[in-house]
Amino acid sequence: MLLTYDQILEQLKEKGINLSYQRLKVLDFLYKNQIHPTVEQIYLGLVKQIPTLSKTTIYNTLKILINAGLVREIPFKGRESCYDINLDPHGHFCCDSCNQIYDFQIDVNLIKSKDLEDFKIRDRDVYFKGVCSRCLSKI
Amino acid sequence: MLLTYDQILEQLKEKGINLSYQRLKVLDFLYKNQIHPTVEQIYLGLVKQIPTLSKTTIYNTLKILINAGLVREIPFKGRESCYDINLDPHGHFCCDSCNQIYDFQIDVNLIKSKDLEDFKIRDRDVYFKGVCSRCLSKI
DNA sequence: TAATATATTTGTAATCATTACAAAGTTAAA
DNA sequence: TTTAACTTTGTAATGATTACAAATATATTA
Repeated sequence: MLLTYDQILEQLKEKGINLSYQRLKVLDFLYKNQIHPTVEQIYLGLVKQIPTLSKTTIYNTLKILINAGLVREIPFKGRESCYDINLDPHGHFCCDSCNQIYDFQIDVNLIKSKDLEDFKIRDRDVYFKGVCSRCLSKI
Repeated sequence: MLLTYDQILEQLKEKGINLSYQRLKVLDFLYKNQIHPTVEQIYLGLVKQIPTLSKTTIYNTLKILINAGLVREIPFKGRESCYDINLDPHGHFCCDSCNQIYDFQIDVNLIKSKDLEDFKIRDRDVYFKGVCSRCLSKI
């Protein structure tokens, strides 16, 4: 379910979301830099091309993309939120040491609990913390 | 692994953590009100007994208890953090409508991913969002 | 017990990511 | 071309949390 760029554009069109130059560039950045960038990183990555760019625009664009269901926010506690255009169900791991966020494959839809039988579940987030293999091997 | 009150006190003693009157009252409140209270709720619940109580003290106490591994922070995005003295592995569900947080039974230790084989996992958090059964039935 | 050191609490101020807002700029429609 | 609708931008506000230092309480030592 990792959409191609064209599929993303198509979905936005379907939902009646206009893509201004700035919005297109933000989308582009997310698509080409699938490293869970922060608003700051997106800003720094684009401000050379768009010198007038404002962070408010990035926040605004991200909100639109999130509401359209095309981007997911990763709000690890104690750090800026990161943004993920990969909508495959998966978990996120944040390394205590290098602070990097890793995707890990897991089908969150398989997580069932009797306690939620009569609940309507909209979002399933799995956040792990610890030390990544790279940092472990450095010790 | 839901500790009794005495077991909690014992663990704190073992770890050399003093329990002042304020800290004891915060611990008490968490133990008696297992509703995932916020700092605000803890404050309002205790300020009548301890008129000089400061929120800083509550934050400070919670940090101590978290570091001692006796309390868990539940940082749902877009709302104050909640605090949970129930250390049984379980997930948390936040209702979009009534904003209440529900525990649900799930053994988070069973969530395995090949991608994390060489990672050291310290914390496993499962956060679901949606609408709870009570709010669904109100519609 | 008194004196001293240590720990804790408290209130205020600072922090910082995010949001609110309104003016300026852009694009589309009539 | 005029008007309306949308988008961007910069600044100011927000609000939970943290930093900090003075005040208070507790423990230790002589």
